[in-house]
Amino acid sequence: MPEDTFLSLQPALLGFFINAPRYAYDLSREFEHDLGRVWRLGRSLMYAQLKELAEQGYLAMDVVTQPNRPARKIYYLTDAGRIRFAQWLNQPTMHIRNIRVEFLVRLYFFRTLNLPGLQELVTKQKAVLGEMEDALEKNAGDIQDDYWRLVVDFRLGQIRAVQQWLELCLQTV
Amino acid sequence: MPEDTFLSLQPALLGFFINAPRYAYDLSREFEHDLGRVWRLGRSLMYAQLKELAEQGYLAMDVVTQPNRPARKIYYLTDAGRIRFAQWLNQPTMHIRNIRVEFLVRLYFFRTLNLPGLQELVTKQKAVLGEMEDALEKNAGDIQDDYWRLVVDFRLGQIRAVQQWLELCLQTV
DNA sequence: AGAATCATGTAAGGGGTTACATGATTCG
DNA sequence: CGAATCATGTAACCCCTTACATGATTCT
Repeated sequence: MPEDTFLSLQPALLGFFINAPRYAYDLSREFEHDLGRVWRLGRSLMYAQLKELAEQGYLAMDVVTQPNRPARKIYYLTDAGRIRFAQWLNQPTMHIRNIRVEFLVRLYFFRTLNLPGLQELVTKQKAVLGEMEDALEKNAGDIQDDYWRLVVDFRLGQIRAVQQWLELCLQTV
Repeated sequence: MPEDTFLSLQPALLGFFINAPRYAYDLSREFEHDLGRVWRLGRSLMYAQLKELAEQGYLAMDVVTQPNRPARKIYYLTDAGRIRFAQWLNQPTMHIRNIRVEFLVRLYFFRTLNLPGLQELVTKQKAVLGEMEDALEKNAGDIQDDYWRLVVDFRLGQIRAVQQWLELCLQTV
């Protein structure tokens, strides 16, 4: 998807290290099980991502050698990583098309890590969606073109569906 | 957007050649004006895509030299191209996340080229969406996990919003 | 005996974006 | 006189996917 913005999901991986150090292979299995249907991330890429997060200083690494196996590279969170994750987690996503995966992943962490702040995040996210709506409706005002109006209506429909879902989300949690 | 399927938009470009031959620069300007807010496609990529479509036999090319300018490469539709476009146009999109751009682009062509068959396409698209719904609701039955239920509800919300929009679409046209 | 699991990755490829190159002409 | 337009692209880069490599162990 080729467009003006991209998914910001790399910091999300840090969440898996909150409770304990992990190595990539192990994490990849759990990841696939828990989030595989929401966020697809192949094993190869997992290795690469953890390496990158380490280069950025959010993870640090211990190497544990074992007989007859490749050495395990066990990653753990640094302080910077802990901060980065918290920051990522509590940020609303700015683009509708990313909400599906980004918000659902955030929700996953709020639940599995039993973290506070979901309500605030939902509030922020609703505000962002509200702004999107306003922006669309504003330039929907000067639409004489039927086609562009349909485009706008499509987007409004998607946004409003998300807003309703966010309500449901609050009730469930 | 890295996932299990990809956008099928290349054949859509053929639609711009239905009424007249074009060259890439010219097309790129019109494209940006008409569809720029729905489908982003840089000029460089336009050149590459037309070249590819020509290699695939859907477009053919004449070179028109002009003084003091690079030669114009004017592309026109082949019979194969005409068929390919019609086939693409009347196909529903199979993945929710692609509907926004694919369906809206199809709609654009139905309108600007004044083509018949939109109603049939909408019917097919609704059927596809109905199947998605069923599939989700089926394995929503054996959900005890709250999280997975929210994921399913999110998707159902998006699907239903599209279904409603499709109705609106029929009324407008 | 053959397949899957454990554990690491590398390499190649796909498909798109951004930046850069060229060179005349016309606009402000 | 400098910037934008016309018209073509190429090249580098980014990010992700798929395929492949290794080599012991355990499951069927």
